[in-house]
Amino acid sequence: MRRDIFQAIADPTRRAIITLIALQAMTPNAIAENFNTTRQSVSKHLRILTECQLVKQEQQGREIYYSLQLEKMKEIDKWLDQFRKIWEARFNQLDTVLSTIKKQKK
Amino acid sequence: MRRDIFQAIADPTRRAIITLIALQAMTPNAIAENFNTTRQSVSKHLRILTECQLVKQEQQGREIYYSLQLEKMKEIDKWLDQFRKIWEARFNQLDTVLSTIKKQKK
DNA sequence: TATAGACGCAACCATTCGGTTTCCCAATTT
DNA sequence: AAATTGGGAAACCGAATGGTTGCGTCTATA
Repeated sequence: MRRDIFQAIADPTRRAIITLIALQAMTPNAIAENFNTTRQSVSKHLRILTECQLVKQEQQGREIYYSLQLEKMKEIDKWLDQFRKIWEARFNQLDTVLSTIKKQKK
Repeated sequence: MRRDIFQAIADPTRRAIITLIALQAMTPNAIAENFNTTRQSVSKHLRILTECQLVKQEQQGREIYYSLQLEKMKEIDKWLDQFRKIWEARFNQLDTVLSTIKKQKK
């Protein structure tokens, strides 16, 4: 059972849940009300998100509040970094090319 | 058949392929040699990556070279932006807290 | 022109996934 | 204490996924 962030954010419902609880903790029922799906379905998604530490839970009486572990999101950012470096390098190359053309015009 | 970037990068083999062809275009056979998988399997992954425009192909004789469409990767970056904003805001809040503590110490 | 190599595509198969249903537990309410 | 409510866990099901095998096509080479 591979359970990593990339697989976690692959599902559109899970991405929506993440966005929803990014700012404030919410209960499974409250989350489910925002989509047309059942609590059980949301609960399953939350389990997957919890398993890869993208989400943390906090019991409050009989309610369980779920919130986003923002730190974990940085892992995606970190993975993107290798490509960011490439596209920045390309951009600089383009910049060089452009300034060369500029010089030639002069 | 949902076919978006997030679903595309969910598979670890596909992420590896992306990294592999980020810098230089490669043929399916060459890509397959880098993992212990078959050409057909790689071919299928490449099809998925092509379908969501993460990869482009270029025929050269009887070989087809695949390369990464870096631009498309920015969509992930763009999606991450909403969370980046939040964690930066939190960081600034922390900053405020810290400076308040500092002042109190004085 | 015949043969070999590089590929894509379709069919098939085992596994996984997302969702629903059902059941059970614990905390509130009455 | 009994009924209600929030929520997790397991069983089940249809759909999707990843991989393999086999076949057809096109290009290059002998």
